[in-house]
Amino acid sequence: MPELPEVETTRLGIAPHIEGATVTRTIIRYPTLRWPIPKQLKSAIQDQALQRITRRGKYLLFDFASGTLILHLGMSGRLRVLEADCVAEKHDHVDIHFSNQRILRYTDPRRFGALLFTKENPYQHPLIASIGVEPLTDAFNAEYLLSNLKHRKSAIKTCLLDGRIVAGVGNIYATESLFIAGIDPRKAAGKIPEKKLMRLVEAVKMVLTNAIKSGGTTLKDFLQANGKPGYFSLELKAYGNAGDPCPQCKKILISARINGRATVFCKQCQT
DNA sequence: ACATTGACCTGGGAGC
DNA sequence: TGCTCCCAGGTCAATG
Repeated sequence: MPELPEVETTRLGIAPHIEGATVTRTIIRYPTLRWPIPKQLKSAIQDQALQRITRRGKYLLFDFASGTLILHLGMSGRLRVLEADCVAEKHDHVDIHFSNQRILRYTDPRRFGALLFTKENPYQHPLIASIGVEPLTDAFNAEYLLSNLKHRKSAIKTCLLDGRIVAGVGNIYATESLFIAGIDPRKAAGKIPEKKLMRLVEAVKMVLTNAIKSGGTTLKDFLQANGKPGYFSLELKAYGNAGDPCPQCKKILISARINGRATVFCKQCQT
């Protein structure tokens, strides 16, 4: 479900309510998400102050003096801050209670998410260490893309979705960025000239920035921590609009599958 | 090193 | 109403 803007929206929504508070109790109702939730998690964070929440790609990092809780929302994960007496429902797998009478609740119907804990530097955790550059930093630029894509034969969209190259870009924002940059998502990544890669870099940064400002994208079930939907859905130009006229040239938008993922693009504007 | 596919899971919608 | 089939915002592991 959530890509970088939804994860960042979640972080911004929950952090003010729980940063600085101390964990009083942890309830784990379902022991396994994508991987088993580590047995030592409860004791590791018990009575510990949550120092801050940061984000790396689609991962959220909860810093405690004892270590770092690493959380991924998978396809259907959601985090909310609720009053301590709020009744848990189906798929509410984890509650972390805090000293300020709030709970952080993790909900995830499909259970593709992950909740892990490390005492080491989280950036050295295998899942985090292999992640590519953050798209909203200067490290993500045309030269970086050029050198990383030079010999790649796979479709540019597949490369944009590859988290080892660039972090946090998922199917919605890859589709949108390629539309805005005017690049055919099927085109071999290694054959795209630097000038177009520059446009792509700018498009990715713009799309992600605007999506964060709008509180992310709600397709069906993503909600901000405050319960509101993400309003970037209203700004989607290509994703989900196959069969409609292209907003630029009015030619009908085409749908295709690239590496098993639904893709929408304009044959006229994207070359 | 790179490319492709299956696997993990539930829920919702389309079509009959 | 209810069944079956297909699809979904992710990404790791296994295979070629």
